[in-house]
Amino acid sequence: MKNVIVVIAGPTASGKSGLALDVAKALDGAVVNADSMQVYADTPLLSACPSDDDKKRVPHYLYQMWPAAKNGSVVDWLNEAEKVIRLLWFQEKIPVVVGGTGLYLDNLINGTTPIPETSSEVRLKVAQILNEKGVNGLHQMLAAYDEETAQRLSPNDTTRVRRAMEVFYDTGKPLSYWHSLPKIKRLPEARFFSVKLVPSIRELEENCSVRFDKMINQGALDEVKKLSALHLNEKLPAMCALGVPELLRFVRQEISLQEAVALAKLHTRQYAKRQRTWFNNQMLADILFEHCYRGENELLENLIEGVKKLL
RNA sequence: GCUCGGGUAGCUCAGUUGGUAGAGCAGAGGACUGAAAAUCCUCGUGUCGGCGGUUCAAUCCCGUCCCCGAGCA
Repeated sequence: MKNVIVVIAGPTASGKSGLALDVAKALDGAVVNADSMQVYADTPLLSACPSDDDKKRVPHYLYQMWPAAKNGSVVDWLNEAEKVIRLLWFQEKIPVVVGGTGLYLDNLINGTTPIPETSSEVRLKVAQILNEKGVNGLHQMLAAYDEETAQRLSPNDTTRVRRAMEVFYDTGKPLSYWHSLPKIKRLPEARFFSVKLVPSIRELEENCSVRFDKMINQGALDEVKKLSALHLNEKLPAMCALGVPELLRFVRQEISLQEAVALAKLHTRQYAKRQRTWFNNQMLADILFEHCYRGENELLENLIEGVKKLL
């Protein structure tokens, strides 16, 4: 529908799923997930996926699409997102992309650096070096091949140092070279209208706490027990979903349920804060709303009006 | 009541053979290019339990009192 995409960004427990639902209903659209945890099938409760009821009211895409055993990435998500959005455009429905994973939204809107996919051999090799020499050792090696990136990164930043090294081994060119290339947009014709919800940390904290208690009452423990029975690598993204490691510790009788809940709430709050920082500073939006969405008509109307101008 | 441990940052604790103290966690802010609910960076003055004493100087030694824990009665 004239290549319009609505984007709703915000920290966890800010009410963005509810807003997406309302917007999609009002505009005859469909909700598309941009959350790095809700893509996994095995933790719908703990990752706060929309309810079956919500899914009946409006079409929802890219929720619970991968097994917990998969190690998904931004690009994997982009591949799926591109397909769904094109399909929705074809069906003359407006995609309402909603999520808390700033990186995913950023790649969708601003594009991705065209780095070839790294081979599993290379990833294994780098993992081995990491094991033997530690992050600092790996960082030292990186400095020899890609000084610019090594300078930029902390020698303790495991995720990024590893990635930079993988790219160098695989492509023979430093990551800084790839970053100097123009980004490629999946949907160059897209016209975005975006909202970001950035409530105060106090407001979010309260919501996180209430929501986690609800998750426990709705069977979060069973969800974690089933996940645990799969005997997956604990570094897999789905195994790191907030609440999973904490409840797992309770299941193994390392801590009490009360402690597990307190820890999960704490970590959720800290995560919400990191998201707030991202959305505040890394993402531009057409509308900024500084509270949690609880069905405010004004926000909804502004959003719909803004989108309609693009149609 | 007696004996032994402890009382140091919001919490858990290090430490100073006497020159007024520092880690982890929490908290605040920030970064963020293929694991992002990940990963990382910066930020530490607190009557060192109270009061006395010794000393040029005490959080540290001595006395005494208060509080917590364990044991003995």
